[in-house]
Amino acid sequence: MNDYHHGDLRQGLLVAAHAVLNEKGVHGVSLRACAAKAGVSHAAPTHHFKSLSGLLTELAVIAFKDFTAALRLAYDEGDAKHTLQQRLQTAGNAYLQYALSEPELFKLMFSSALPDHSNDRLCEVSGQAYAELTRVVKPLCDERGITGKESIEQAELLVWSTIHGYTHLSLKQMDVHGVCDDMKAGMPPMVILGALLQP
Amino acid sequence: MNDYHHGDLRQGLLVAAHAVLNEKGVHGVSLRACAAKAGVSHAAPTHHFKSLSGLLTELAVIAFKDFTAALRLAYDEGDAKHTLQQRLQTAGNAYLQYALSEPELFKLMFSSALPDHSNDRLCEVSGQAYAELTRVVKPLCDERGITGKESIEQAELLVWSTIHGYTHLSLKQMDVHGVCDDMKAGMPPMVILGALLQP
DNA sequence: TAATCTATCTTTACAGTGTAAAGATATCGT
DNA sequence: ACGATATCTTTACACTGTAAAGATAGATTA
Repeated sequence: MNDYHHGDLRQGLLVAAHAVLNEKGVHGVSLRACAAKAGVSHAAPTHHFKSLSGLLTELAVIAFKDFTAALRLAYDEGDAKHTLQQRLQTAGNAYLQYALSEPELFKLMFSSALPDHSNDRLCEVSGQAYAELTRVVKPLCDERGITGKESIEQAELLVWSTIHGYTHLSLKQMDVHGVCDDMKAGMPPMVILGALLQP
Repeated sequence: MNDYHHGDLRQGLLVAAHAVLNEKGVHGVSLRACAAKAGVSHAAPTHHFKSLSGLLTELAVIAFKDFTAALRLAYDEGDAKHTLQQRLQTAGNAYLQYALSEPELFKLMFSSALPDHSNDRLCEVSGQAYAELTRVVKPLCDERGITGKESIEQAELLVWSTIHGYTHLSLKQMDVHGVCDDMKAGMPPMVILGALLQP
């Protein structure tokens, strides 16, 4: 006698997908492996997710929410006793730390192919993560006398680029050379970049 | 009567792989599709490349060489008549422009899964691209009074992170929303970031 | 020149993948 | 109690990478 009702297979598949992702990596995750891990037949996921992309998109949505929460927590912790620049550095470190604690999930979130990045909900939650990371940029621009909507948006873009780019590089280093000591130290002080790029 | 000798199938497969990459995207490239495009049976590539990963690794190696050449050209063009900071901005623009001109190839180069990033030759050519991009950083550090090997290396890392991160973001925007007007303008002026991060 | 050797490609085969269609089962509502 | 519906399974098919064995063309050698 087979169990025809799992209880909450949708959630079970998401948990299984997360596990398979961590075991086999972003490229090794398959719909059938997720189904097997959840203890159901290979075709069962179809009834809860339209496709593999659908399952991974949903997993990415959940991950972005966690990610945003982690960024928010780090931002709210060091409140008034730090300078705005220090808080930006802290935000960058939180970004990096999340990626290092959930490397495969992070790679999935920013994978170019697997999840559907045109999905509305995914766009929304990734936008929220972006907003959370760049939350300190606006006041920092005010402080430095940078005005104009366009300049502020460019500042946000560049801040995100720097932090995300460094995180991307760290993950690649981790893949090739294993865990490195430099990573526990967090991001390099971005003030160095400031010295290099100051007008 | 079948042709049992292609002439230069190795090169033919690399050309075919590039074509398939541009047609189907990074995730859509398959060994069998490359073989079909090259006009040979699906198992022929095995004798020239150990696997799909081997073929794509070789393609990435070639791409990195082109990439490095493009960066070097841009660097050598604007020589003495620009400030070091302007030359850094130029290098960043060249980085972005290559990615926008060969988006799928660029994505392949930095794809976490498909090519073998522990491959010695791939490590070497990607290292050369990195060195070319950050070539201006050392003299810029001298100019700004940044000394110490570690600080200079951190500066290089942060510069690469900013430029690569912005490029990554632009490609994602291109995937989701199509070609955008902002891209032809190149990178935002990194001096904005300097104003934000100055000590 | 003729035979053999070697490199190159094809054919065949197998395990794995996503996904669609149809069938089986269990729970829910009436 | 019984039919409706949601949920899962079975079956099927067209793909994928890759290994093994067979066929062919060109090169080498006697």
